[in-house]
Amino acid sequence: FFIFPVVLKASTGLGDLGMGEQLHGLVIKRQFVSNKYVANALIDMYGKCGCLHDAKMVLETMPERNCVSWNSIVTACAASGVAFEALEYLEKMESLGGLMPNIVSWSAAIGGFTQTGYDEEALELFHVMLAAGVEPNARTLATVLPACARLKAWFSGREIHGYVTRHEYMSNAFVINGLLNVYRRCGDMHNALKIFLKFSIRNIVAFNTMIVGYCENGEVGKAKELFDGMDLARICKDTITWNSMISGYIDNGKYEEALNMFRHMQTKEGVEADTFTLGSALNACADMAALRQGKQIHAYAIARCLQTNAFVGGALVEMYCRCHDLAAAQMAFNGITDRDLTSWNALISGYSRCNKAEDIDNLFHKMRAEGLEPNSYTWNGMIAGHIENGHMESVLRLFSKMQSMNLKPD
RNA sequence: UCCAGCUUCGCU
Repeated sequence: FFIFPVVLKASTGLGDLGMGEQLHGLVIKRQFVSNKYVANALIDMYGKCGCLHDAKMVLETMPERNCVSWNSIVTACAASGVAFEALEYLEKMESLGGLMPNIVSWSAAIGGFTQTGYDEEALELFHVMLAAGVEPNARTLATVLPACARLKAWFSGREIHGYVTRHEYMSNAFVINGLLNVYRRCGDMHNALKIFLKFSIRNIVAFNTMIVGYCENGEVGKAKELFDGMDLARICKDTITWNSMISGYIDNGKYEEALNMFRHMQTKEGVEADTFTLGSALNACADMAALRQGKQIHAYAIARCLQTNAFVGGALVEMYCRCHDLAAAQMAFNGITDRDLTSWNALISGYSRCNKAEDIDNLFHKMRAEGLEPNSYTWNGMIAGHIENGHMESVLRLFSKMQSMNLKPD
């Protein structure tokens, strides 16, 4: 009766589907399924465990549904990645259930879109919600802001900024940092700084966002100031902080600084270089054609067993190719455990740049034999290599071959 | 009983 919802919630939290199913059986035996609270908890449990079908079954068989029942099914769809179906249930809630969607319903449906990359749809639905006279809460804002950021929807960000200013109570870290990120993605560091200074969240994520923003804006000096200022603010730098600063230096052509930072990082307690760190550091070596330093990082990668990772491996391949050491590149490639298209692309463009036309055909076929189809990067890499080596006839030949494979040039 | 992608990386 009263304890089933609570116990079901616990099994949901643990992601324990088996336990949830057992409870379902028990609930049926005792005829508690007709209880709204119990049934709603069941919908939620199935939804979160990825059993959308079972969640729907519960919804359909329960004698009467309330707002939470519909919200749970909307959430279930969103969690299963079927955003448009979530939207359908939002509509059915009103048409079939005769209930008006509340803020939870709207937020859940919007979340369905942001989680699957339908950013325009998420933002559009957010505006539909506002037009319907429903006031957003902090969670709603935290859900739409990443979509705004990716879309570089400065105006929507401004709108939410104004809203948050008028309703201070909803300015939690998720919202403020989300807003900060919208401005930084729009390249508007002026407004980003305003928010950063005005709202006193200023946690590690806020610092990291600002550092990235300044680096992208060509203001590495400002980024470094913030980086150094973190100790004073008594914020402990994490791997993301270091990675952001390192790749920021690289993007601004300051390779030496990037590698110094990488070395500095290794002396610090509590932070470990990860695949991002190594990938970035290797890119710096590739751009400088610094084979010696690249090899050092390679050794470090092996010591940490990170050379099998596709990202690090790809960066190694790239680095060796830039240094014209194809044998080493091939070895690094072979060491990648789960190679993907990008690994192949790196190797192919390397062979191409080094004028090894015969090997490319070979690689090309091996790649397809592994079930991977060339994409535009593959072709660009091959073509760019031929151009560098002055084989204009081959370029034209490749170009027509590419078109015969139904790929459009870009 | 229901709603959260806060920030960093790779192949032209």
